[in-house]
Amino acid sequence: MMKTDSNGLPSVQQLNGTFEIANPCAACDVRTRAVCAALSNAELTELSQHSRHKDLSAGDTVFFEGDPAEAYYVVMDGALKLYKLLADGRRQITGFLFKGDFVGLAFHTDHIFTAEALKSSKLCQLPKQKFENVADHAPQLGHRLLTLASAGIASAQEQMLLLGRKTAAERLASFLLWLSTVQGREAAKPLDRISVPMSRADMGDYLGLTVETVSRTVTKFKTSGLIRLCDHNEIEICDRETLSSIADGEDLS
Amino acid sequence: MMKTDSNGLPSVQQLNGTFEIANPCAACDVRTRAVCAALSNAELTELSQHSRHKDLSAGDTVFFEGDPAEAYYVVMDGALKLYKLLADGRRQITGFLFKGDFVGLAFHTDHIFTAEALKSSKLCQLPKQKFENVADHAPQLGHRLLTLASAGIASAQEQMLLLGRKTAAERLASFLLWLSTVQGREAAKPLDRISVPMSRADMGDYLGLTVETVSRTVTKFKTSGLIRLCDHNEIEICDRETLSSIADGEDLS
DNA sequence: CGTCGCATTGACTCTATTCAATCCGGGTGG
DNA sequence: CCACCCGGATTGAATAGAGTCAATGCGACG
Repeated sequence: MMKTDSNGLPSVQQLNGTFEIANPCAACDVRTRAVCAALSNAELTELSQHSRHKDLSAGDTVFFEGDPAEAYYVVMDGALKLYKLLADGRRQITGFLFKGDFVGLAFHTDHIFTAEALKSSKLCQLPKQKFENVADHAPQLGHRLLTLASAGIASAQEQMLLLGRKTAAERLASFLLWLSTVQGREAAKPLDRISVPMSRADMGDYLGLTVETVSRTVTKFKTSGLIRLCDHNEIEICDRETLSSIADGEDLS
Repeated sequence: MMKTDSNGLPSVQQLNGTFEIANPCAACDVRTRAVCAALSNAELTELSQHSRHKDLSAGDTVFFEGDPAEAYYVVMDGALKLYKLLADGRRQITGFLFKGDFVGLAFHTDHIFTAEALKSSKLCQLPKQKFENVADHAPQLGHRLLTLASAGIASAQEQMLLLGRKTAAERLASFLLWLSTVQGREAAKPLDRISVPMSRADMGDYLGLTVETVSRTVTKFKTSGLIRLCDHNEIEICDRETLSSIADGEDLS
């Protein structure tokens, strides 16, 4: 019954001592960090039979605010923005999602935000009902979802502090450091050179500022030597210390 | 083994056909609406053996941001505010809790906000470990917690929209309507006369405004006939329609 | 009756917004 | 290859909405 990979690489199908033939999840890039990490191979197989991968281009919408919620998603690659709109078009981005992130907390029947790709991305779509069936029989998963939700609330509260009480400079500094942390997840340490897949307008709508204010503040940071703008929408953090004290509202200069 | 009430009232200990001697939860005022609603009587008995009631006066602190988290709480009566501080004292209130609300999402080891009583209140304190033990064996409870967390994220996103994109008038209108909804929970319909247990400063720190701006905006609403200030920190909503359209950013007058 | 804390009101300031004019880089088509 | 275009980014000047500072009002309480 042994099956060897034709290319000689250790077969991902041999994980866990059992053969998981035709289980696409076993080879999944974000398997260990996504919600799925909480699932046994059997549950994963069960779920994977209903999962579908979706490829998105920059600007593609996954679902709109108000749409009936029909699925959960795991971001396999790329980046998304989540946002809410007011009647007159004012927009608030409530979060950015990256590789490994989960979309599915915070809605029951209808979506309460729009989800849109910032760049070409790949999602794993899990039908609502199927996922909930699995979740109901996998306490591990329930536990993990609760942990994720808990972290979500914590970061939402941090964002409230930012939006309600921080200055433009403090907001931008907080944002850059957050991006650095997020992008350093895989390396398990903050990155000094971060890629910024969102536009200035997106940053503004996330930070409760206008494009112009974001741009001006970026320029100020650049002039002060705190950051450096590189090609391809990358920013290098040059003075993390000062940036941190600004972000925490300790530095009034 | 029969035990009759000395005062002759129908004994709450006789609920559910079994004798729940010394189960204070059975008589609990918020039993049906709090997290506890998800627990069976047996689980409730188990948990209640470790629960402790705490009486608070206005201004009393339940725990501080940064303190190690040692317990979960259910608000049995009264009202709390949750807030975060910046180094220089700027404050953001991230939520108000009322009768039936649960404190315990959004922290794992340390508290990420301070919890303080707005007026004299009564809490039910559930030791962290005990509660989690029960939760681990009661999928119903896990499910309920997830629902609560989900609702928490949803309202946090709504608050981000408010803080990031709404004007002072829109914020206040949203707040008043929210208070109306919350206080109408028991009656299952929004109340027109609401009690406002928090100070103008608290409202400001919740809405990302200063005391003065809150006060001015309240006056403006009063002058426009949208609300009426009554005695004892009560406010009457006179024109819910207009207030709603302002809250949703539809009305620019 | 006086005091204390909170709320209100007024006058002025300032931060971020608005409106408007470039600037810049990448892609397209001649 | 280069001129042109287009969307996003930057910069400037003027404005407005909320903040700050300060005085006064008001009600509860001792």
